[in-house]
Amino acid sequence: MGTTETFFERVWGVAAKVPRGKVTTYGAIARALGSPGAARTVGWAMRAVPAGSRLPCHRVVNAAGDMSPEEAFGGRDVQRSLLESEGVAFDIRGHVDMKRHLWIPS
DNA sequence: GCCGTGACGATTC
DNA sequence: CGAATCGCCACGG
Repeated sequence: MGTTETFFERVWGVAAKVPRGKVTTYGAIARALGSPGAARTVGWAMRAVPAGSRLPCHRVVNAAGDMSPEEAFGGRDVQRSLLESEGVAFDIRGHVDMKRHLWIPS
């Protein structure tokens, strides 16, 4: 009965909980789901998110605080602008300041 | 039930 | 810092 959800759907469930002004990583989500090595699969789940979804996928970055490829959102600059407007700071290299904004799902 | 795939992660040069 | 390499795991065919 309700256990039909795939790993993807669980990923989306966690991604939806990321608070405004914070970011999380693919690995952190994978760990929260009990599969620390499934970071790549998490990335796959994000890729499967339909454009225009309410899911704040722009708050999910990789461990380096880097952004998604141009294909997503409409470009990294767009993702960066979205995060900046939420109060997320970036370092000189254009990566998210993980020290201040990394959020780990409980 | 094997095979290819990939918005990752950590390490190494 | 940038590029390359290996490992890891869920999904679709």
